Amino acid sequence: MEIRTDLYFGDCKEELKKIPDDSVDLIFTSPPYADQRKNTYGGIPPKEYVNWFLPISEQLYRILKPTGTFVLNIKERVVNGERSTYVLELILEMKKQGWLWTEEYIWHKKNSYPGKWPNRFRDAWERLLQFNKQKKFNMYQEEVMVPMGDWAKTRLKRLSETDKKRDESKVGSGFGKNISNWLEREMAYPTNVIHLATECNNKNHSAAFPEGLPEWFIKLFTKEGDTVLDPFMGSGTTNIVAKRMYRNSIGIEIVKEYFDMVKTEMQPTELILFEPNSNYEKTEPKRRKTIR
Amino acid sequence: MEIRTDLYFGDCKEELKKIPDDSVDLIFTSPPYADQRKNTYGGIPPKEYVNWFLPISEQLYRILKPTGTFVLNIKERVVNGERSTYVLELILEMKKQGWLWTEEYIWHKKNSYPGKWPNRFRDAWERLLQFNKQKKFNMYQEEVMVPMGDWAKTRLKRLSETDKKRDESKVGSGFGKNISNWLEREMAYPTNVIHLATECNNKNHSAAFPEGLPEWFIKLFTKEGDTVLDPFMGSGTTNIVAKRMYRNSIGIEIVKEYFDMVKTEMQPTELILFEPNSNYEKTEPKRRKTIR
DNA sequence: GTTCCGCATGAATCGATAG
DNA sequence: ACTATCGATTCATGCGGAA
Repeated sequence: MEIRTDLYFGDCKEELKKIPDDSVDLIFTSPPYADQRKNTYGGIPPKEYVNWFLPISEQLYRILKPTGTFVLNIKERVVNGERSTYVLELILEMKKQGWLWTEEYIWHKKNSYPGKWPNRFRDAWERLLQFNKQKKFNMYQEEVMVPMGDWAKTRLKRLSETDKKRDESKVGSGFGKNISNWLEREMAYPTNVIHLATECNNKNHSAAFPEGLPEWFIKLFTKEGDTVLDPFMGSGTTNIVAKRMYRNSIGIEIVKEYFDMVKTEMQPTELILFEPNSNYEKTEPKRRKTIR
Repeated sequence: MEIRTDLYFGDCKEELKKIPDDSVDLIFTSPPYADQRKNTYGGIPPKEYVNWFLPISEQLYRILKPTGTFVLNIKERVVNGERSTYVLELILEMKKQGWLWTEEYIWHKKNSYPGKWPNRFRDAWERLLQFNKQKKFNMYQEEVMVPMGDWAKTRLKRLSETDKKRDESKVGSGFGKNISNWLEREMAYPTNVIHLATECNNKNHSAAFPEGLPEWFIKLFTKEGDTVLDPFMGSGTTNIVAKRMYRNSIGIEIVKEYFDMVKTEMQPTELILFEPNSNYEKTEPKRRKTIR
């Protein structure tokens, strides 16, 4: 199975139009927050945020498969000592576009950004809003199961019971098989609170989220060979993880520096670039360029 | 200093009118969630929830001191496979009443309700919405400082260093004093994510939240002698904790059974009851009844 | 007095069945 | 078609009784 990574350079509002209807299984993205990262994205003022985002979410709705899921990582910033309301308004407006607001996951950032203010504590969580087109969508819950709370204690207890009943289990592979049976029982489904530390990125570009975040949702909402889209690619975390997990992926990035960085980082398999400034712009209508 | 606990029996929408302007330092409450607790409360349909709550929040605004804080514990329920939006709408409407939406704390419930569904995981968090009347309000951050994350490790490391430098510290009280010094240095400010397990109700009445929850916010937003209000008293957790922490408190409860239960549980100091069905209704305009 | 084990119990949600 | 009720699912916690 050949895995493709398609990278588009440009404004996602326009680039998304090139992607066919009902073709993506998971959209996972973290758009530039209002007034943040001005140097790279131009910072959308909180007041204009909803109107800026709605044309994009409209395209995303068109592109997503009916069984697909859209996960939006976002958090409202503080303006004048108050939390902005653009995220609340965005949810209400997206529902008018037809989106179902299925769930809100919490990403608990264990090592949150340091700082001290007289009127608030450090912000240690972000929203992960799950939107769908239908009530029925693909979800592979077994893929993200976690050890139970008192896992070690219970497991040891049960194992000792097993030993009492079955002496033959201690012989070779029988024992191992037994353990795996118990292990299965000692796993539980997770909750809608996700614990992950923000990665201290060792490289020169900082990612908005750790790899574990897209990884969790890619496991949960797609299977191998499916297609993942990140319309605000940034440093490409979503696409890098998707590729590693044998998912096709599409990334769109408006900042040339980021786009080139990801282009360089993505290695073999099939990397497909859509660059408007390519030399072949006039001769090839789709400006396709394949790198192996 | 005499600490008072005032208990009102009746609908808080009406009872709140008896409380004077700018007289409360902290409002901490957890109203009945939409369509929840039908057996005890009426169970407000999601569609009507905002309109049901707004007259109450209007009264709360009047009653709260300008330097005070309103903490609202709430979570939207799932309707038809989708999260309801009444909490989002409520925030937007309360802002029109003049409330500032200062912050949203997350209560992470470690032991969430079990269950398995094809489209979602267990819900393990609730909102704690902080509202204020002014940008400047009372906040006592030092009161809720917590041991640092790797507290044990760091403490041991530092102590051993100390031991190397000071042998005399091992003598009697000097050692203890030393430890307390280190302990102070190992404290850090918390974040806006609060970890607490829901109490399994040990008694015959179940509380909606554990005592640790109001305790944390009472520490953070009030000092001794201040006044705390819970307009949906329920089993009286907020008031019981307030009293224990030497805060005056007001509780309002519409369910007679709960009201009587709290009345019985609250022991000495000054407990003041406002019961419309009292025998003294006609002779005493304020129907005041004091129990010592 | 401990520690350990068994058990009931939740601010839940879905799907099926019944009126 | 729309609402109301009920059973099934599931797991951290604290209680009580036992060793």
